[in-house]
Amino acid sequence: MPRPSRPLLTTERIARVGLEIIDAEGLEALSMRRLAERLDVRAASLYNHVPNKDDLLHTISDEVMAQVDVSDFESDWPTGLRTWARSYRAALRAHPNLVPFLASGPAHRENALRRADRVHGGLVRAGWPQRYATMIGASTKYLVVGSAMASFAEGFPADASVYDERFPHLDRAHLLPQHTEIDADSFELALSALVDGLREVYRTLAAATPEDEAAAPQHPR
Amino acid sequence: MPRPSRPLLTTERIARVGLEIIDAEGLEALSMRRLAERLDVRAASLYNHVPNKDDLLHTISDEVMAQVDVSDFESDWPTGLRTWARSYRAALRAHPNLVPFLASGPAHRENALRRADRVHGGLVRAGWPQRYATMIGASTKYLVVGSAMASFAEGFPADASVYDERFPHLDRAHLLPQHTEIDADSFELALSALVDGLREVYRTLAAATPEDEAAAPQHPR
DNA sequence: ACCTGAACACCGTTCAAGT
DNA sequence: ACCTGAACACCGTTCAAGT
Repeated sequence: MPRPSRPLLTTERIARVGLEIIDAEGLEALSMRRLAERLDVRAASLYNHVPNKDDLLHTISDEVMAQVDVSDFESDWPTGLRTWARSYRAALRAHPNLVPFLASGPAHRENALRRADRVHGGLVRAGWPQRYATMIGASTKYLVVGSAMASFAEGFPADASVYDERFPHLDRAHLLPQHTEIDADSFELALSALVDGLREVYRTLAAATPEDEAAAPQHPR
Repeated sequence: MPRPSRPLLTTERIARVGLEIIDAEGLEALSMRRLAERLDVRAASLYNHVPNKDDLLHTISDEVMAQVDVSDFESDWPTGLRTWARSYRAALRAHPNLVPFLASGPAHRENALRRADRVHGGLVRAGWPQRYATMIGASTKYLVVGSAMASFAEGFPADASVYDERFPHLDRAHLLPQHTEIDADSFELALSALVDGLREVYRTLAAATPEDEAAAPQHPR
């Protein structure tokens, strides 16, 4: 077969169709062979544009994570944290089938490090000690990843007869799979509680060691 | 080959060796063929004791999750919640390679429903309205699953040169992979903040509608 | 009842051969 | 430079055949 004047494939097109398969049929449905078929090409051809399947998944993830907003730390840290957390969760929820990969894959890529740097910088500029900035970034990530990964509502069978007398407190649990807004509400509840709890910590730190630049917030607002 | 007087295999032994492989070599390293080899048997033999690989993973998960303590709601709900959250996280951290499956698999099994029922019952008995009990269970699960799934410390490259001038706020991030206690500390910080935040919600609910049994805590302590 | 070989329909990845 | 057929070393699962 002659080489076409313009290549049949590009990394972008491979990544785009790959994400389409994941969104439509699930993470396990993405195979190099199936992806090639969708692109009217043989599996081996993909390796001219992508080093391997794992790298392709990282490329797809990079695209999805580009929607995360880490830029809102200018006014105050609770606002920056909330904007980050909500846009992060929205990005994951937009592609739920990709979440297991997104959550487990370490964030070694340039863009991931840039986002981490922005969040950390935003918190430190707001007066948080380095160590707290790290822990707050981690805590927030846990909440986001957990809420995207472990849909609480979908975890329960929709068949009412499953529960009967054996699980008296779950007598309405069969309704949960229809009420997926319970996941969004739970996330907001947890995020509010986390931010409120952190505000308290912030006040305590500022009051305890007002002069010690290494251990306390430097510019409390 | 003659049928032995006692079967070579049992579901328990298959599950135990399966978990050993996962712990030692990772979730992707567990294949029915590799598992069979370890058990000195052919892959097809496993299907006399286990319906398929997915069911086997659920059996293994059930075993691991049996370590979760949902019994500590007798004195007060914050204690019950903390005991649940900590034992849940400990169970996941004991088998980190299994976490992606544990987190994604819906909790349809008998024991999982029993645990959910206990947590929900503990919260409702403490005076939380049904809807809040659900959201608190969900929020706590997010935190636990997120912290077990997305190790913050391990997410950063250990090579200091990666960061240099490009990520000024991450100048000490290369030290994180050695400091995995940052994940435990971050989890405790988030758990404290969550419980404190919820205490506040509890007080607000009790004060707002002291007579309304449907919408407010019934036995505030 | 339980183990087996062989088969089926898949995988990811490599590589010499084509144009 | 880029696509391909063929191959290698794997998968999960089924099933008739053995004892």
